Amino acid sequence: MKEKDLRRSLSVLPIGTVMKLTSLTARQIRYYEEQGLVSPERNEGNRRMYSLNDIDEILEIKDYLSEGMNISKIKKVYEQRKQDELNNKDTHKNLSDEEARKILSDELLNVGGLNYKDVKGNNSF
DNA sequence: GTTCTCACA
DNA sequence: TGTGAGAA
Repeated sequence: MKEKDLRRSLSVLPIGTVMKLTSLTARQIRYYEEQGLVSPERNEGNRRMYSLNDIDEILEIKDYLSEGMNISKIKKVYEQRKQDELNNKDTHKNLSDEEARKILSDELLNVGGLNYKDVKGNNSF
């Protein structure tokens, strides 16, 4: 059903609503946008208008953040996720939601693994 | 009243 | 990230 998909992609929520829905401050929400994590539309008054998809996006970001991830990490994962979606369309055509989530968490672990750094027993100096 | 941008502690 | 100023 594309209609629902379309509706949930309609940006009609002002930042105030997003604040309540996500329990975040306007500052944070705007900051996430600055980092390219969300892409709200702008109305004629230059006001940010978020879609339900954006809410979901922000909610996830918030979740990852509380799991100890940095904005930079999440940023990377999200950018990669978008590219993966493109790849999936080209190769598998369609993927189950379950599989998509697996891939996402896989990427999450991947980026999270970068946290360990590669300084095991060999120092650079 | 709400949101925007920019700047600073 | 928080907060305040000044404008829309």
